[in-house]
Amino acid sequence: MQADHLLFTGVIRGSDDNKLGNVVESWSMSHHSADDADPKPSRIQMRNRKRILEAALDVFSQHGYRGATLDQIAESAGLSKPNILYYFSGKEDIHVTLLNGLMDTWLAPMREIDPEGDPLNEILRYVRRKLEMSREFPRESRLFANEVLQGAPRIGPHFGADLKPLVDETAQLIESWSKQGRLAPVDARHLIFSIWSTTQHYADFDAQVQALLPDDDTHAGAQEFLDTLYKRLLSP
Amino acid sequence: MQADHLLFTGVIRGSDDNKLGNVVESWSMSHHSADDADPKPSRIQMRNRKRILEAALDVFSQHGYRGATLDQIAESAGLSKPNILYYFSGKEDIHVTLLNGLMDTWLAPMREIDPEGDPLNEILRYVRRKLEMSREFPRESRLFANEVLQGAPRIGPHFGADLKPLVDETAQLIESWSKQGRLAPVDARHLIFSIWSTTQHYADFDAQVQALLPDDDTHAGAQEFLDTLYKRLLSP
DNA sequence: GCGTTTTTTTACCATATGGTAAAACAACGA
DNA sequence: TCGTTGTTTTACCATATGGTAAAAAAACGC
Repeated sequence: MQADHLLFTGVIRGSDDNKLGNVVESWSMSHHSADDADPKPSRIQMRNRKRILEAALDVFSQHGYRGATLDQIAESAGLSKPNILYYFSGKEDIHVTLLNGLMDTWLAPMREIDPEGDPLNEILRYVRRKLEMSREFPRESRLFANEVLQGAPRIGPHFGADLKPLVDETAQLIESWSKQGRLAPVDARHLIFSIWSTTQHYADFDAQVQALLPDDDTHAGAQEFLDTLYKRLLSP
Repeated sequence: MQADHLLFTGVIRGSDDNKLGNVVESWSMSHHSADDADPKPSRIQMRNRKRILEAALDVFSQHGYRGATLDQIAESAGLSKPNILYYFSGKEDIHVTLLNGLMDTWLAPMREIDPEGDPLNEILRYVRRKLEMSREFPRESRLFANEVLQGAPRIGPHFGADLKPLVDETAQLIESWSKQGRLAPVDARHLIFSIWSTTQHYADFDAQVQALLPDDDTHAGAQEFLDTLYKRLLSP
């Protein structure tokens, strides 16, 4: 799977059990009475919902929830505002849909940490993937950052449901590695925070990074630095 | 100077050559013709501008620029909206004033790195101070994060003027330390980014951190982790 | 082709919001 | 105390914005 589309990958590719699939499902739910089976969304529904979410990702990630307007989203999607409200029940619905769809994808790299793999190697691979995501999907990163910055009013519930179990599990794995002496001892949760913050920094604070860095080499430099950082921290 | 008041320290404490002092000065500038000398702002002006900026810091840091409303600021400041516009020329003026006042303070810890001190010690002290600032001044951190996330539309100019020279200088210092073998070799600029991101993370992503951490020990744990992180990275 | 359903457009609305004018009021110096 | 200056309130306004109703236009099933 190429890394040039995250949020909308599966749908674009045509698979049917994925983020946008769920998204469309949830739409059906909100427009039909609960008794009839979900009629499969038409080609045109798929296309337009996709367009809207794409446009909304642009706008929300750039201006934040309140800073974004339906008109901007509509314009960017090439649809009229009422038309957008035909597909989504409101501004918040779009935002939540985006956030929900993003969650799984965002956590995927952590899920891919292999308990059977070489500890240091697994962590370094995770760091690299997270950094890659910052480069490839800065909009998603900023959407997320905006939401959490404002106190996670809309995604907060997911923290307990999806994020926490995964983090707990991963932290346990890392700490078991530490105890076995296969990693230098660290607080696994703070380690995870540091990985998130250092990698996402390059997307979320891009304006600052660009202003301070000689340019172009940004990502290569970051990659190398983070590699060194976590090698020195974690080598047993 | 204690670290329990950042942006408004001096004024609250009554000293007169500090951020808010400058803030008030800039106000005078915008309300009088340029030919007469600045009449010193009255007690009441100081007090009300202070209140407004305090309230605005609350509101802007919580909701972002566009998410914040003058009415919220007014309410929080205990003044009427038109009254607020008597002291500031508009919403943007308040925001810019806040950001400008914050800049110096935000950079202070970096300025305090002592070229004569012990390298590792100086960096660790810097990390600790930054982390402390995240704990003590989360609003300021979020205000900043919000601004940079949106592309630094209002603070961008400062990057070239204030931030870049200081970062360049500090990076040079760190790299000279590296070359002298007093620090393990690192890319100084990425090191700085990592310090910023890991420390500010605890303020900016507090909603997430709180959801994932067993609680209370948050800061002690962070402190210890970051200490370890940078010791292992930088010990020669 | 034709009736039915889905999609899109046109024309609105209510509210929120940044901002202003000018009157009322308070403080202050003479 | 009076006039002047500085401060606050009252009453507004223009625009932006999220959202709706209902007609018009496509699409679709047969």
